[in-house]
Amino acid sequence: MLDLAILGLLEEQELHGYEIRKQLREHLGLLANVSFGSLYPALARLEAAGAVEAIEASGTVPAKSTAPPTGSLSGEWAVLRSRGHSGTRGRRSRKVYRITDAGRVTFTELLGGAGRADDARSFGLRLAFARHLAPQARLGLLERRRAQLVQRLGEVRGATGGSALDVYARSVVEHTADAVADDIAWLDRLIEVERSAEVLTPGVPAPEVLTTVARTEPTGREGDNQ
Amino acid sequence: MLDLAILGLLEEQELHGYEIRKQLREHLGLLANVSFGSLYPALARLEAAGAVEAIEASGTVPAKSTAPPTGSLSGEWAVLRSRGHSGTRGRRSRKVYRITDAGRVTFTELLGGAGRADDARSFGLRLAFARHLAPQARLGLLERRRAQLVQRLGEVRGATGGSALDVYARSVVEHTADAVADDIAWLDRLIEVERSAEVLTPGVPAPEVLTTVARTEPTGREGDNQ
DNA sequence: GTCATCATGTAAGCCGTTACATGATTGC
DNA sequence: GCAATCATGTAACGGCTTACATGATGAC
Repeated sequence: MLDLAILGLLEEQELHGYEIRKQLREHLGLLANVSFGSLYPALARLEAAGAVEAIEASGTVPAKSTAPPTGSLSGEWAVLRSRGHSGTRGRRSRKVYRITDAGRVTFTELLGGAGRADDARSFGLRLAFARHLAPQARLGLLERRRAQLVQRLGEVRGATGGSALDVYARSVVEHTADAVADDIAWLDRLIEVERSAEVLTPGVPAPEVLTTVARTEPTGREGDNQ
Repeated sequence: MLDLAILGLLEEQELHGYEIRKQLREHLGLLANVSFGSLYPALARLEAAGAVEAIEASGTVPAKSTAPPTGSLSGEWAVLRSRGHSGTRGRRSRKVYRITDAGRVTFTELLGGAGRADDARSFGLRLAFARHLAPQARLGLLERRRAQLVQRLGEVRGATGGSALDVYARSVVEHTADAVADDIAWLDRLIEVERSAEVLTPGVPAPEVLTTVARTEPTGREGDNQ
């Protein structure tokens, strides 16, 4: 779940740990406010697994370093780099990470459903990065989630009716159920948008695949796009 | 958080582990579906701490046991006990637990806010058992939660505006924010009810309450019954 | 020269899960 | 007798948090 967030960010820009946390917090807020205590070990793990690589330890390096290996910096990072009073130093021991090809594969797997987790956070994260998913995989993600919630809602509503809860317990349970219902309605809207978008743009992949294979096959996809 | 749920249930009826899980699942559903792997250790821990005591290991005991020590069983449990084909045996090695005075103290502390947790589940559980709280403590619980959510919502809304997220990420963030806003609105309703109830009943229960509160209040009564 | 912020990391612990082991009772 | 359910427990592990340790850099 953390890996997904990290890889998702690194898919867009090269970053160091501190910045990753910052961006996750301010962009995704409640969805992913992670602590350093889990972030740094996660980065180390990902590096060991070959999913990311440290490209710049811009530390002891003096002013004009020997041909900066990363010329292709996305805007934000470039700003950050030049943010100091003068562009002299790299600020110190940052370890800047870049995602690898292997990492992109991992990312796509996590996004598609490799991770077991079926909780709200996990789904939220996946959806947040859903633009990296093929249209039909995206639809599958939404539909699976919807089915889950519908099932849960059924269980909750069923149980609630029979039992004699007091005001407070009842209120909590009902409000929880309402929230789930809202989630489902939201998903319905998203699904509808996806469907109409799919109809309107059969363009990029083969149209035949979309109609037949797509629905139930999360990994049924060729060539990892990025 | 688990302790709270367990003690809350035991506050009302004497139960064994298996039943506790069952009731938590079917009454509180999403709020507290706990696994045996955490439930049994928790019971053992609570017993060691003196918060609960095992009152009946109704196992090897033959048919008519020596004056059942628990005459005051709430309906449901009594049904369960006689549910077998005949009332002959106690079904075997159940360890039936009863809450102790010390346990009630612990329970009230947990309910009031002793546990650090500020997450939704924890709050939901507390509120579910809020009838055991004094009116002003209940109000405090609601208001604290409300303040928390308001703050969070502020952070999220603030962050969202500035950044350039794609459709999916934006949708997730906005929906999350909406959900929080819904939570706040819900809390507002609850708070209002609490306030008016408090005004109308400075003493114990007043008939006037019935006109405003009654509809949603089956157990509108003071003093911890069990 | 000291304080806030940036930056990386380690260690301990919390709170829960799944999986495993065990066994009694009941229904068929 | 066999499977399903009831019932209790243990072990291993997962994922995250807090707290701690360290240190550079820039602002004033």
